[in-house]
Amino acid sequence: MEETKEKKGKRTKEKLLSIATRLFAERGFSATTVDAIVNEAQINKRMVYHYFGNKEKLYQASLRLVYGRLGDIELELSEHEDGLEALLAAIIKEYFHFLQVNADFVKLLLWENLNQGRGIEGAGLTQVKNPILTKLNDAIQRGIDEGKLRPDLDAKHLLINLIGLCLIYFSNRYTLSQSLSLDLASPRTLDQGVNHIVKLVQEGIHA
Amino acid sequence: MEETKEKKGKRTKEKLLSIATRLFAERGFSATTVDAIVNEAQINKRMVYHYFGNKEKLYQASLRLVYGRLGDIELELSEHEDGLEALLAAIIKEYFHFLQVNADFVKLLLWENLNQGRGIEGAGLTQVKNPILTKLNDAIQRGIDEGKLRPDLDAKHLLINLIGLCLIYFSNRYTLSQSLSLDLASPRTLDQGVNHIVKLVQEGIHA
Amino acid sequence: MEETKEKKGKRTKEKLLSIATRLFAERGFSATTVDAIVNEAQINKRMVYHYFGNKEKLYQASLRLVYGRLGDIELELSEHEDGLEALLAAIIKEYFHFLQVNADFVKLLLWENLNQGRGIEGAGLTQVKNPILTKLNDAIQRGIDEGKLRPDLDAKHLLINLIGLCLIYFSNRYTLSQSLSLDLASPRTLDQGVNHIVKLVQEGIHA
Amino acid sequence: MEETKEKKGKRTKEKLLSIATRLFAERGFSATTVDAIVNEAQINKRMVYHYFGNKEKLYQASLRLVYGRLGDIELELSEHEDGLEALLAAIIKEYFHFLQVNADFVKLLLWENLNQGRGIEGAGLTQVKNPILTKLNDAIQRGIDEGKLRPDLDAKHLLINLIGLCLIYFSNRYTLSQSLSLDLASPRTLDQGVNHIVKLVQEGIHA
DNA sequence: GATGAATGAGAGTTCATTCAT
DNA sequence: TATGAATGAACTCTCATTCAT
Repeated sequence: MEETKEKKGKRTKEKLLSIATRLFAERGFSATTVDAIVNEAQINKRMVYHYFGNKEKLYQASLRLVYGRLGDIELELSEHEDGLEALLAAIIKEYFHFLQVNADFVKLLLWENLNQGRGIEGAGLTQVKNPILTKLNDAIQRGIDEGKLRPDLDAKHLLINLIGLCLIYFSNRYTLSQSLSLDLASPRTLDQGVNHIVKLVQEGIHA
Repeated sequence: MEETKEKKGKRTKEKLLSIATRLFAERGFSATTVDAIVNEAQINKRMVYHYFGNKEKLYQASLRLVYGRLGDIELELSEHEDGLEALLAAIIKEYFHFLQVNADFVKLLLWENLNQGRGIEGAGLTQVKNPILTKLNDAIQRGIDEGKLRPDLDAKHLLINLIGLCLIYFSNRYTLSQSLSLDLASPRTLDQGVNHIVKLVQEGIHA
Repeated sequence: MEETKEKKGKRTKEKLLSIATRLFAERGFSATTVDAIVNEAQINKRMVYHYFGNKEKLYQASLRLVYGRLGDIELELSEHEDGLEALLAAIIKEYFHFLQVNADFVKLLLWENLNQGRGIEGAGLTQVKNPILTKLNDAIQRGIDEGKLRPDLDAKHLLINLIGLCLIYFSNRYTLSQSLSLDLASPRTLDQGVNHIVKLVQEGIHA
Repeated sequence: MEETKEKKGKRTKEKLLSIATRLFAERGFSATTVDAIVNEAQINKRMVYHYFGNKEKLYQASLRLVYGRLGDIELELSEHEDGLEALLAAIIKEYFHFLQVNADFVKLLLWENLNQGRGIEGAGLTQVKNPILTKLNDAIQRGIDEGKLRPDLDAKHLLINLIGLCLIYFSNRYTLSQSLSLDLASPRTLDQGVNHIVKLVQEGIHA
């Protein structure tokens, strides 16, 4: 029972995309060659142009792929129903875990910022609205109104804080491991890290 | 009175290094061409190899240049004499400000981590011990002993927290500006940011 | 009826190889540039790397090409059925003639020895066993046993003698022509030379 | 007690020449870089041009140096006073030994022939008359007249034979060692070789 | 006599991309 | 859909040589 032509084409395309994503993440856009991608995929070079147009569009497809995964957890978190402390803990834990298992995302994110976000623009990922931000904003406002939280708390900056606290463990793994003599690749260290973050934030927001 | 031969050579070398540093930061290692460097410097291409050996060693020299600047503020901070709260505020403010005015450093740091720290290894920057860490460790220990601080505070993780809280404003400027609709290039936003961080940390560490 | 794609590719590869072989023989490895090869072949430079990998591998392919031709006459000679004198005359005449019409071989052989045989190693030509040597060894042993030959004759050294006697006419054509005032390019001189060799050897081996 | 300026200059020149000679012999003209020479000599590159004009003239000076050594033994041999057999043995042994201890000569000779003798022409070494040839010619003529030698012996071809028989052991050391499984670098093998040659020639010339 | 800086041409090699089938 | 051949521009790097001191 042969595979249909369409299916085979789809498999070819997916294989190219997944390998390209890994290589772009590992080496960055410039250092990744189309040859490296097709050699590893065992697929003819011409297919890159057939399915994706050119190298840059393939890169943009990679960006869309990994960003899509992030969207999933954002959606999930935005449906969270408990109070602020639990929400913060959930955001931190989910996001931290996401970064931990999606090294591709971390690296492409780094690269994009080095690249002044041009790839993301080209990939049409600029319009992503942020459901978590809304959720967080509401929760904070409620907390401030109830006098439970410092009135100078700001949802956007707090979200930046959360992201920064989590991302640094992965974005700067190599340089930090060296300068602090601490193995940031070890799961134990990462566990301590995420707990450290949760406590810092939960304590740090109170009035 | 003409410039001596040695001085002219030194100027040539410095010019190459400063322009290379900027371009490496802007574009990353692979996307920066030796031609681009020498064209901008108006210097013969051969001189890159005369003074630095090859493109990679020139890149390593760039790393050493920007890391040297960081070393200066670290040394300064390590001589700080006040209490922990003041120390933390000083670290945050100094580091935040350093990142703000040293965009080159931020970008090369990002790139190095994308590149698994290989450039830093090659540049002989691995052995940098961290004077701030010692300082912070002592202060935390004292605070815990006096019952003023949470006993589960850890100097290394706290330092990572501080770095993450600051760095994110610059490392992810483009992606965050887009997804939060907040201009992270504006000085006003950055001022709010650093204050938000200081408060979060100062509140967050207490027992 | 158009040429197929594969055939065209094969022609391109063969053209590159034959021109490269000539130029490598004429100028040596270092003095032969890839540009010179592709210009003469009217073929895009990139094809050298497509078909051969790099300049060195192209050189090795050239070595294999000319060595292959030598293998042909060696095989032929190894099937020789007459006595030793006739065998020696045949070896000398065939080898001499081979060198005469394969200037490429002579020059590449010279170059290889200048280069300490590294190219041949890289080309995988080290394992060439020598069918003539076996043949010669047998014939000599028989002659010695029958008391017709000097008992101190050695097949390996004799073969070296034969090769040396022939090769010198081509390997040192220029320097000998000058220092002896004798035109070693002239067919007449070469005819005298090969006869001189045959007689010297046939007389020189007897008991 | 300082060295005089002239002496220092002479030492500089000699050092450049001796190192250049070795490198040209090892690598050939094209593959030897002026940088390699001056680095090894620890002498400023400009001095090559000061003392020798350019790279090519330095190469020619190397040729003159090693050819001069050959001239010495040729002169010596030309004064030989015994009979033909002894003369032939002397030529073979002296020449073989000369090649054995003057690897530079062998290699530069090879290279020159690859290069169609152009370097030798430029070096003004074309006019070297050959005192041995005269000597040999006389001895042969006498032998033929006395009926002791084959009347078809020719001095020039015989000299070529001798040279070929000797040179092959050194010129093709690498390729022969491989194809014959015989270590041509071993002194024992070379001893056997020279004896094999002497016997072959002494037997081979008789009427 | 000696030095380090500087040069421009050109080396080998690799790139993303297109063509022809 | 898929393929191998082909392209030209650009890459990093090296060369022999000269300049200024």
